[in-house]
Amino acid sequence: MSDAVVTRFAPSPTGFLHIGGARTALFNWLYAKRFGGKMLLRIEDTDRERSTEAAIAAIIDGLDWLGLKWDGEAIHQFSRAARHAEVAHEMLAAGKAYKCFATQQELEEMREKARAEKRPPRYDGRWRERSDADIAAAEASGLKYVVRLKAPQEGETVVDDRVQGRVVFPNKDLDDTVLLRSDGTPTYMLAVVVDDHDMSVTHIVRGDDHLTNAARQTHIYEAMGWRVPVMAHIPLIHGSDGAKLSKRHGALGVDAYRALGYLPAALRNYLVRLGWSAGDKEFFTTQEMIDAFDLPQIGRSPARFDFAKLENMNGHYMRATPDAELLAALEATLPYLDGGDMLARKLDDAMRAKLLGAMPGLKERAKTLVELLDGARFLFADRPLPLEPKAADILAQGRQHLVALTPRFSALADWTAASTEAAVRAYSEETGAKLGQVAQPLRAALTGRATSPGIFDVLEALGRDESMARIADQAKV
RNA sequence: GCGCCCAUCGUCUAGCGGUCUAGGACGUCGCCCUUUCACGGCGAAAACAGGGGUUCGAUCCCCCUUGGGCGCGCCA
Repeated sequence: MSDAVVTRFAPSPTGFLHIGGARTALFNWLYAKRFGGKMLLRIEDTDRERSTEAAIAAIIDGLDWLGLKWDGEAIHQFSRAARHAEVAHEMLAAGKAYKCFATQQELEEMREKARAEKRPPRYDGRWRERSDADIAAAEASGLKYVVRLKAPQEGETVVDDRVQGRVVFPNKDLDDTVLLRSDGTPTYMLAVVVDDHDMSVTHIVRGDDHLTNAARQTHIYEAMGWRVPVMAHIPLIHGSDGAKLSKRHGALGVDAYRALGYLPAALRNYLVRLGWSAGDKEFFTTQEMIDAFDLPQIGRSPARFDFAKLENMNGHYMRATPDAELLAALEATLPYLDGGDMLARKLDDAMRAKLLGAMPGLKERAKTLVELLDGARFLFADRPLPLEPKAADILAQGRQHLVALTPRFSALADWTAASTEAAVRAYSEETGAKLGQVAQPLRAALTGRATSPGIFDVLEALGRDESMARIADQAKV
């Protein structure tokens, strides 16, 4: 048995892969990479009512998009139900667990009573020490039972957590966890422990909403005589208002972040810096992340999700991405972008060449792929161009420059940013018009907008024929 | 209600008893660059929640208060 690090990401497929889950996956992945170990994927689908195939697909798609590849085959927890039950029966036989015939109604009453007496709602252990005869009688009368863990009632349970520190829970506050439901299926609490053990998981990194569970699970480990894995409960991500991330904070699933035009590398970088740090360093390549990542640098306080910072970071990544690569990323993301189909339809090699040529000017002005697509719109828009109100105003003021420029452009031997710039500068010097007074009407005519990349780059990217035609469209009115 | 966790600029954070007139990043506000918008450069405002200890000395250690969060299912 080696000491190789084994982590796991264990989402329940009751919805998409949300941003907190993505970060948990990232941390597990980084930790495994850092120590040359493996990250396993386990789909916790023991809740048959709420688990869906669509959710499983969404989670896998999300991990895939984020570039977080797990090792080996994904384990579907439900398929291991027989093994879970086997372990429960082992505990039953060893006297570490017992059959409980309390009905739902009894449990409800217990909770009601506790609430009325301002005590913690807890199972009272009424079947914990019953005689064999009692139990046999109950079973014979056809009553359904669950299997409960006979948890220690005195003393305390310590979770030695790598993030939270040494956390102590009084055992009197932890009741006898249900291991097997009355239909014989395993509960999450049992399944997790059995699976983590069977999968040789060495490090459990998960949200700190599981911290109390860690204590209950410790009891199961102890009952089975199994070694407890290293625990690391990371703080949850909160919304901008400090409350738990939810629908009203906007985008949720990682697929939504893709549709918003974020690059996976940027999202990873943003996520790793939420609750984890390495000095003042903000930007990490994947390799740098792996090399620097470890549990002690994870903070204990919850972090708020800040779109502004994500956006800024994404802008950095876009600018740092080589043009061809960024074009490929845009193309791959088109199916998910609003209005992306419009470009997708026109994307032939000629259009790719135009986009590539304009990319340096485009990517500097875009913080997301959505903005990149929007900024590139003028390249594939059909003539006559629709005009923004501001562009229309500009044209109303400076249409005569378009007319005057036309013969000069026609006379150009070659059509480049440099040649068109020379022509425009010569014109502006000769007529005394400020460069801006000439450039803005040109921009309006060529792009339909008041803002765009540098106008001479636009001229070159559009090419002579398209440029002249667009100028003519606006010059004649 | 009970248990547990957390607490540095608006946000993410550095800090691990003296180096702190508390550093970086995002955001905000100025200025510069400039054909627009960006990018970039320069600069500014902006924080140790409060109260007690411990110590020669606390942002850093302890306690309390306050404020947040999480958990308390035959859900995961």
